[in-house]
Amino acid sequence: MPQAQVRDVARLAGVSPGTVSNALNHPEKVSPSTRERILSAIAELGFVPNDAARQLRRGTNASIGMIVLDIANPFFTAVAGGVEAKLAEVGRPLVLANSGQDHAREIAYLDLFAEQRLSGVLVTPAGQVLDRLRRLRDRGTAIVVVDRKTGASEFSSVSVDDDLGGRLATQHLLDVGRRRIAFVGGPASLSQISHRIGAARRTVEEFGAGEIVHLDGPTLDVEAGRIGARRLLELPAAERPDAIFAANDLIALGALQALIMAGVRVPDDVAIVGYDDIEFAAAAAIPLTSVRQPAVAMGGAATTRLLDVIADPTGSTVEHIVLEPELVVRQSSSG
Amino acid sequence: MPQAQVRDVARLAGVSPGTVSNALNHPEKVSPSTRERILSAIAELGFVPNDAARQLRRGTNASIGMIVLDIANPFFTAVAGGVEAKLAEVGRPLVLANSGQDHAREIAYLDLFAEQRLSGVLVTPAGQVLDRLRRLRDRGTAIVVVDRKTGASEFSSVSVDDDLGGRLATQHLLDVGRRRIAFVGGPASLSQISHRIGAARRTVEEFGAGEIVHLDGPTLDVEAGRIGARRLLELPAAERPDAIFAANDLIALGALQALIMAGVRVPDDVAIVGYDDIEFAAAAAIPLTSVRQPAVAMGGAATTRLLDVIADPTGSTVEHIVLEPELVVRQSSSG
DNA sequence: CGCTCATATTGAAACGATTTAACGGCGGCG
DNA sequence: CGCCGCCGTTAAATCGTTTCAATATGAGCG
Repeated sequence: MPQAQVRDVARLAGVSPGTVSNALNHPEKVSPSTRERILSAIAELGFVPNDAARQLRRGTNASIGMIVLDIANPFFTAVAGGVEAKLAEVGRPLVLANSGQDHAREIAYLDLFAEQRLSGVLVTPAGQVLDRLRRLRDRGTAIVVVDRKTGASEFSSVSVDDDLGGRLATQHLLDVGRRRIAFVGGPASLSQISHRIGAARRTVEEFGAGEIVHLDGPTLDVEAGRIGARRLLELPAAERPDAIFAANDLIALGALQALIMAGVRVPDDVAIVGYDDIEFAAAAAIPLTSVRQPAVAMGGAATTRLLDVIADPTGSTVEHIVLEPELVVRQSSSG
Repeated sequence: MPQAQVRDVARLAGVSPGTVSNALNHPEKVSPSTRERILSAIAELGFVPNDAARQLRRGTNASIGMIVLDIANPFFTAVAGGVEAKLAEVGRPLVLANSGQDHAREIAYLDLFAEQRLSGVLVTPAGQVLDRLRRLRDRGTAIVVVDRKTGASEFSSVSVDDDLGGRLATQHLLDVGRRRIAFVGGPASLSQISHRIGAARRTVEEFGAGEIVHLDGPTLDVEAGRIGARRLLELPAAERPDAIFAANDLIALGALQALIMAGVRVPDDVAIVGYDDIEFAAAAAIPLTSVRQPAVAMGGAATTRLLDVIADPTGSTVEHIVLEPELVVRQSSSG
């Protein structure tokens, strides 16, 4: 079956290819009657414009790309939901990619996006990608960093105040009488993690009592939480923490599961505070205290910012939007 | 900043554009020394090939598209994970789109994929899209339906036996002495739903006792579960079901939450069985009995099938792969 | 009735890569 | 020593759409 193209549509409608293109892209330049005729020719032939040809000629791609750290984490799907909703308003498609915290895959997707000449990219970097981001930007792709402030701060970003979040969680644990707090989750090379830990350490210091132990790990999923909890259980009772501050809710849920299985009472023996407040935190075996991040709002704000950058490419306006997290206290820490 | 193109690379390396292209796409046709020279020219200029031009000339797009029903549902992200892993092996990029069970968005994405001439599409249809799928296939895009058998069965599919799943769940509830079973979740127009309900009805019939009540709803998320549970609580005590068979785990978790909040004892007053066995089912307030679907395996199988169809376009081989679900009994139904 | 001006349409160039047929140089073989 | 064939390279054609300058058409005005 031959694929119909503009030329065929033009012939059937008795006009030139240029007019067909105009009918589709600049309807006001075409008289209603010819437009009508062209549209029915298109329907009859089942013509579908070739996006590659259009893009090549136009020089731009309307799509927006997004690279998330972990598609299995409800927090990121919530962010993506916020992005998608905003993009739907302006009729731009979203291309979603999952780096899985793997630097190589992140690089591969960034390179793909570069080849595709996307008009904008939202990214939560997993590794060192400043050079690629610069190259992308230099080629005309708008970039907004999500859930992180880049070191060089040369790109606009939307993030949630990780220092505040770390402080809220730690202060709360101190308030309910905990003194040995294990921070579970990593890697510390992720700036979110280092900020949350840093804030936790500072809070303990200011408080004048207590300590933070970091149980690092390579990933941020449920399994990492189970592993972290087991490592914690191996410690001699005297050294065992009386609280866990988890890097995110997946880890908190995994740790919770492992602790319960081991007969540890939560929150009596070990209190737990998670991070993100995903939908499942409230429904956990022991409802999880968590630092709520405005995920959907973050996605929306990042998208708005990105569209602004696209609209005004000259704009050297770099903007860092920082949203505020909020502590939601539930049973896992209120003992 | 001017974007370097093959012509520039060619000039710098002292060869013709054709040779640059060969160096990139058919390295064996180019002598090692020139290839070396070309690669360093590419690096020096920061040349990034324009995918649109390449595609236009080649006539195909290596990317695979996937449309999921609900990106916020861990079940679908697990499926997507399986797909991504398989695609990574063959170096094809995945374009992930979320229909959100919205027919209009589903259509929009299918149209976009058609314009992009993707080589393959994995789709879990939300609405009536047979005509679009046919058009896509006729234009040379391979199609595999995921988590569903299409009515016309003209497309290959990978699904999980919903009849068996419905039977397993219902039989289990009957076995633990329940007789009034509420099926919560909809819409019934989704074939998964109708199969699971149908099997439930048949199981009750064969058993010779009990009944199924369907509490329909437009979506399959946590909120729908809460709403379903509330509707159930409004029934006079005599009519109130003693078990819930939820269309998926999100609904089960929402219902569980609402029931607990209302002081209903689970499983004593109302037993609950979910569907999917997502990662969070086991970590719920009352660990959830659920019909486990092999999500990752389904994604992998669908991808393998899709790649086969792409490799053999003439192949009129339509194949329907049906995987088996498995009941995982936990506390929410073992009373 | 002729001229101007706006509007609708046309034809051809252009986007940037890949491909293909043709070509030149070189070594091997007779 | 000359011809053949092979290898690496080149020049030009090509993919399918959009754009742009040029043209045709028709209306309005003096």
